[in-house]
Amino acid sequence: MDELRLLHGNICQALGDPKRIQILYALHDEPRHVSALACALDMPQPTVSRHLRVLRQRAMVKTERYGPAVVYSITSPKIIAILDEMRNFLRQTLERQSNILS
Amino acid sequence: MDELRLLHGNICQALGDPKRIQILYALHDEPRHVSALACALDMPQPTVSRHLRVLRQRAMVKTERYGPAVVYSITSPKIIAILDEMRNFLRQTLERQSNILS
DNA sequence: TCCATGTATTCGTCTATCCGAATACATACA
DNA sequence: TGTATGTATTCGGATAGACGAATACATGGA
Repeated sequence: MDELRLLHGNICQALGDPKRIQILYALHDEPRHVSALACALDMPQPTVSRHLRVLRQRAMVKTERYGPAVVYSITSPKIIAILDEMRNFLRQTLERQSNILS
Repeated sequence: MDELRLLHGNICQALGDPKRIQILYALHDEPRHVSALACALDMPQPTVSRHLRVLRQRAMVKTERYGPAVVYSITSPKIIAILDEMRNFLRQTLERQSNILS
């Protein structure tokens, strides 16, 4: 199996969790530190931290430390553009058939 | 949790398996029936069939029957465009840092 | 109807992922 | 150095996903 394909799949897999998508959109809206994210998205702090680690390992988000707080932000808006295109693809699909996944 | 976001994650998750990415690219190259896919990609036929089911449930591939054989094809080239953009994103990332995921 | 071809599903098992709870770690400041 | 604040990790259990092997199902023709 080609390594590039493995990484390719890894990127997609990281996007496979709805919470991580939610986090990416929230960070695109504006960079935040972990607790602020946890509060805004109504998730426990460790959960947010774990998801952020996954995104960071794939270089989708980057960090900057301000004292004890760590501010996360989107590495590149391109990932959001890709997510938006997926959403459009999904919408088109739903228009054609409303029984997707059911 | 928003249902659209769940579906959004579901689409991404379906792309999260390298073999499914491989299958999508192969079908984009040209439509094939299951056995031809299995042979070309060197996977057992049940494995290919299972992955195709996942892609079909998400409307990424469609089928047409010719006798006992079932020919699968890409529903829309858009999904390939999205995969290509991901690949580009991945390449850019690898240029910046070569230790991704390590 | 029986058989050949091709496809889909089931079963059992293994692995990966996710979560809550608890806790360890890091930083800044008194 | 001790404490407060904020972040990351570990642990155990539950759940989902993927695989090989075997088998069931579907179609068309003899």
